[in-house]
Amino acid sequence: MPELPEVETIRRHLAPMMEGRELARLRIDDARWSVPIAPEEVAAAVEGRRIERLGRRGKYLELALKGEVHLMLHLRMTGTLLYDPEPDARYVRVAFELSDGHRVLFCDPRRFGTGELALGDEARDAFFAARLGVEPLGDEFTVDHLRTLARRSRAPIKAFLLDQTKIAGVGNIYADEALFRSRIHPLRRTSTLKAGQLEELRDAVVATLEKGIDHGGSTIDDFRHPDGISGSFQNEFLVHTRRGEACVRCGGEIVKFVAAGRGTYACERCQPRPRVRRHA
DNA sequence: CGCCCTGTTGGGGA
DNA sequence: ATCCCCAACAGGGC
Repeated sequence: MPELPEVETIRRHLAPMMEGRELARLRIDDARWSVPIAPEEVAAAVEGRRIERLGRRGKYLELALKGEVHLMLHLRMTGTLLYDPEPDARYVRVAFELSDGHRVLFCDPRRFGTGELALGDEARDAFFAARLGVEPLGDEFTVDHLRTLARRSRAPIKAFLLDQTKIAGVGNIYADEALFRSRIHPLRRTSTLKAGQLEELRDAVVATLEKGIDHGGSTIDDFRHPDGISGSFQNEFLVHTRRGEACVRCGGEIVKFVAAGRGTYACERCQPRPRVRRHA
């Protein structure tokens, strides 16, 4: 279930176990794992290097190695990182063997996860710059910034929130939650939102992501079992996956529809549907 | 048992 | 700029 809060939770948990160690060996069992560069090349570039930092940018994890060698990992839908899991762990795609004898396994049933190499800080910055916009939990995510972005977007607000080149890290679930909190319908045209609504939306995005991180940090205690992370936030969602249930705010019925090509949940009493429909 | 649909993501082509 | 489809697999409904 990796969205930004889950990725951040994983990062916080693994950083103390990985930073300062040497990446003794990298075993890639999935030829498709690293798309632009051959797996052997990736392994050759990282093996034997000290892990200086495990960072995060949007939904990417960044393994910063000595000598400005960077490995950017993306867990996509079903990927996860397990620390010293049981020997029967399934769907192991990549194994990071550390100099202290411990192992971190990248497990991913659907094989959507990716790993990419960047040689030099500049190459890493370029990689992120091409894909990611403002960091939602950083100081730059201001109402002014959001207003500037929103002014020139004719897309539905849900598509806007999911566009990683605008805001980095908001996924399908948190987009629904943030829109519900700010009482904005997912199909509202972004450029028509009022200043006050954008302000509420900004605060809602930050609040939902932070809540997810807080909740993850306090409930996840098993990083050896693939189920250690799943289900933790499920009961905290106010709208997502709650089709047919009563809105916690007004008692109206939560409905499901498609927006931005994704399953979308909303209370159309709290979040009034725009009159003019877009997209056929 | 099998078929069909859905899905936490993002890239590429139309 | 935007939309649709796809990657590969599990799980649920029928």
